[in-house]
Amino acid sequence: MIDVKLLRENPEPFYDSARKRGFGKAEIDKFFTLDKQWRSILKEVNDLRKDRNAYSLRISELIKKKEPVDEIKNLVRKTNASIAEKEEIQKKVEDEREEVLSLIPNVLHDSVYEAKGDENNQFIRFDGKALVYKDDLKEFLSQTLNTGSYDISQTKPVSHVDLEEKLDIVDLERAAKISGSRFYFLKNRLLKLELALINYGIDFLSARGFTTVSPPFMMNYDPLSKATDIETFKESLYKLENDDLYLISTSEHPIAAMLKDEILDEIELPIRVAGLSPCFRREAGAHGKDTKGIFRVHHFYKVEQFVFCKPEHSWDFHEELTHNTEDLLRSLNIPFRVVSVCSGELSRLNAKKYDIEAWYPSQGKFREVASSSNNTDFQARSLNIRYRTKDGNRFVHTINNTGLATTRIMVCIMENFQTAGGGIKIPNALIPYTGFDEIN
RNA sequence: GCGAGGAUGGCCCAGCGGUACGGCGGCAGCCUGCUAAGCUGUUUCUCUAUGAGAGCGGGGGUUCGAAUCCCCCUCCUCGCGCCA
Repeated sequence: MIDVKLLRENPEPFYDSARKRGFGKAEIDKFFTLDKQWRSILKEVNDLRKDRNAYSLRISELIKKKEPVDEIKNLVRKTNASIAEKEEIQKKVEDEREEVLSLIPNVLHDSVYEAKGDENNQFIRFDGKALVYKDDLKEFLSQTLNTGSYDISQTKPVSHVDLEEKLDIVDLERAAKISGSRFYFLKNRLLKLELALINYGIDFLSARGFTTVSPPFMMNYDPLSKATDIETFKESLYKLENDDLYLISTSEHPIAAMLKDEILDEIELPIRVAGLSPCFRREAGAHGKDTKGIFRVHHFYKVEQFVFCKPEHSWDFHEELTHNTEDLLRSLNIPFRVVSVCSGELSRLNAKKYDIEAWYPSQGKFREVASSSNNTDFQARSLNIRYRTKDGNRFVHTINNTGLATTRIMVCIMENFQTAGGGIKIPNALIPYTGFDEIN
């Protein structure tokens, strides 16, 4: 949620950000109309309440003096009727106002490029050395603004889909039989690789000062809706039938909501939390996309980074979290690029977002493996997470970024580290965790 | 799942029909020639702000008036039961 006071005082940045994202000014205009109405009704209601309180006090005085009170009781009854009448209108206006308010997006960071469509995301940097099939070289160079270093492959690397089948490490058919498409049995050494990645990711972030948690995997509507833009993403969430519970799509949400309604001491900040959880996604809008293999599936494990901090530090932490993931990928020898997501592709909460995209040789493309967002005070305001300062309580800023999403990284490893013998080489950093150096 | 007890401001706790007591902590100030002790004020949210309204886990009800009484729900604690 945005800051209403700021919006009233200085609406320009809000109009500007909404426009850059491709929204009209209608929402903000509508908000101002409703806000004006709401405030005027609020005043009327409060004045009536003031009267009612005075009468009530008078009654208690009269009773003490043993004087009659019937007349004034009637006065209170009448006032209460007026209050109830006005309150009904107020409630209606207030609900509408809240709804419109929740649609107004966060103010963008100045550096965000104004455009629509992922193809307009701004290239920031490339890191590593990519294995590029000769026919994909042009695309690779264009995607890295000619800065990417690479080794040319004369043959097309085997796709992860084929490897999964050939090495007997994924069973999609039987999973489909019992759960439908986009489900999977992970088998044998690939399962060990997943466990290794999880442990590696947790150790990696733990060493960088993160408290590690495994959060609840289901959440109630209220905290979830405050941690994210739930109306937009409802169709991508699994909802439980008999309970007010949703399966989480990322541990960002329970971690963010963990401090809901709390007032922190200044010295507690920053709070770095690394979360491990399965992430459940319906992928409802993704029909026909990545239908084979485990690249896009209904659940996967993710190690997530999250930071609560003071406003003046959030841009530094945004870079820090981005660099953490880059370092992690680098330590696994995975080539990647970082892009700054353009204005039209950001969620309402994001002030700025980097996507980190790994290179997938058989696809000849960079694909998203991590997403690093600064939500400034937007998420914290909805969740009411504050910290105490000399000059009163202020909202914290929240920043989140993927640490490591298992299925995406496993696919990446399969595609990037194929051996001559048709196996998959395990990155050195992971060997202590897997106990083997190749899947074959 | 059953029974009992509980949820009050940042924290602890009192109040149990008349408009939230007190303590701790934080902040501001006073005093004291000291990093002590003491004193005063303040501490949540909203509004058109020297003023007012709301707020005692959430929602409803009774009443002129509800933290207080009644009903429903949620969560916590302790027993009992069941269980990986």
